[in-house]
Amino acid sequence: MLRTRASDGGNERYPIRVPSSRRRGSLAQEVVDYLRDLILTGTLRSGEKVDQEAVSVALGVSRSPIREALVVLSREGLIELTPRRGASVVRMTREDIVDHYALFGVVAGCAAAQAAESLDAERLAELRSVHERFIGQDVEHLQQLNHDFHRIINLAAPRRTRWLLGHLERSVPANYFEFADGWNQVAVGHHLAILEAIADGDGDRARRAMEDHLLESGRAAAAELDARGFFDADAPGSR
Amino acid sequence: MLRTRASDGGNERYPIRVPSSRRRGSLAQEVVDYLRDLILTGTLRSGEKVDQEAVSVALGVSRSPIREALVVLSREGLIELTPRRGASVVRMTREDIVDHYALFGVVAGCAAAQAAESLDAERLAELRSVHERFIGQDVEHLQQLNHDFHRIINLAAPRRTRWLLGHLERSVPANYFEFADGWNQVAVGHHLAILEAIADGDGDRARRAMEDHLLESGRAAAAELDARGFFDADAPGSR
DNA sequence: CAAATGAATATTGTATGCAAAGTATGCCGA
DNA sequence: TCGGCATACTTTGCATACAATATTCATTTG
Repeated sequence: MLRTRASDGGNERYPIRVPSSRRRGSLAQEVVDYLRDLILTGTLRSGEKVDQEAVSVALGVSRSPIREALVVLSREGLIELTPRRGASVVRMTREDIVDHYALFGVVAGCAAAQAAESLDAERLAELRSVHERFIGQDVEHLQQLNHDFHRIINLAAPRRTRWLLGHLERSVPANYFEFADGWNQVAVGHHLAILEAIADGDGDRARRAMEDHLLESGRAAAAELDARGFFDADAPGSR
Repeated sequence: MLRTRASDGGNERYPIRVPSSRRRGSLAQEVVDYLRDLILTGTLRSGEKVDQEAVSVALGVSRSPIREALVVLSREGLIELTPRRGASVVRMTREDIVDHYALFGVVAGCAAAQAAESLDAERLAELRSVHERFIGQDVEHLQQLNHDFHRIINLAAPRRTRWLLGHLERSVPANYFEFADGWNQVAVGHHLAILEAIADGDGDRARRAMEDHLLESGRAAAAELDARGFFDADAPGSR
């Protein structure tokens, strides 16, 4: 989906992307996905400036959809928008990551607590099924299964909670690297604890299990990002 | 600040606003504030369509900043943006309001817990001072004081938490009506409980007190909005 | 008479143009 | 050599223009 122009002088900061033949939503939405990828994978470094014109050239679209995309990303907390000075990638620290996951945890904990109280047998079976398929999968499938696992739980939460969880899920370099290393082993254990608490109808335990799970996930993600040099070594100025 | 064109045929759906002489930020930001007001006060009804051209005429600006404003509001959960169909005010239910405040509560609870553990004497005195000035104030000042009270607590929280609290604070018809009726009496009691828990350095109690406070606030806000007919009587279709 | 079809209209999404604010460059004086 | 200042260039923000999709409304047809 992303065709990186390997090296043509290094002047181009942004990988070229061929426009997807069937346009799903709006152009702006595609730009959001494109830029989010660049940020979350670390292609665009922390604090780096985002040049509207350059992105517009790289994607072959005008600046209008790009400006709208930047607004979206700024609201997700990935981009900082300063009135007449433009956009730059937010400087995210280890503390931010850990903090973000902790928040994710308390909100997802609410969902888990409600799931424990209201999940019907069918959904519970689904949850079990997803959980059991977890063992011995490759990373890509793990991400999907992980997503499914949490989605089933979140469905038990009221609308506004689901909305917030959706936001929290997207705005952090999370899923990209969460399952590196042997994290899936640990995650499976966490998931089991959550699953059992829900099955027992024990809301408080489910909440705590979920909070712990995401707190730990946060630490793991922070460590992984650190190892990959995601956090800026304070060298790169904004330009 | 808002000059409503009293009645000139009723064709105008959007109050005219005279452009503030000194422009603070961007035009888009002003449009955000303008539209948010209209939504949160109920001038724009739940589910109602938002016409870009009409807003652009009412404010005397082009559609570019208006589109960006709509993106912001959609991210705040106040506006629903459908790709080729435009924007409409989100249909907010009582459950959404209560849910939103509950979430607000657990996040603010985290901040309160951290405040209990890390607030220095100076800040604590400030908090006390704000609390004591609460009694016998008119509604406008109450809102300011309430805001100050929570802001001092939130300052103890890490960056990402503060960021999320800022978002949660703005995206609900909250502060507008929270202090109607005799709610301030109740709120003062809640604040006292929070304050004492923080002063005692009891994080868990502070968290619970804050959660309770906002849960109750949510109920009160929902009731008040209900009384004002904020929730659509299901009559008005989106167009 | 209702449903369906098509043209006319309205509204959105994207591109382009232009003025103002910001940034970099080079010159001059200390 | 370094700092201040004027100038040229760049980039942003907003306005306008145009193209594509959605919506409306009149007309037709079963």
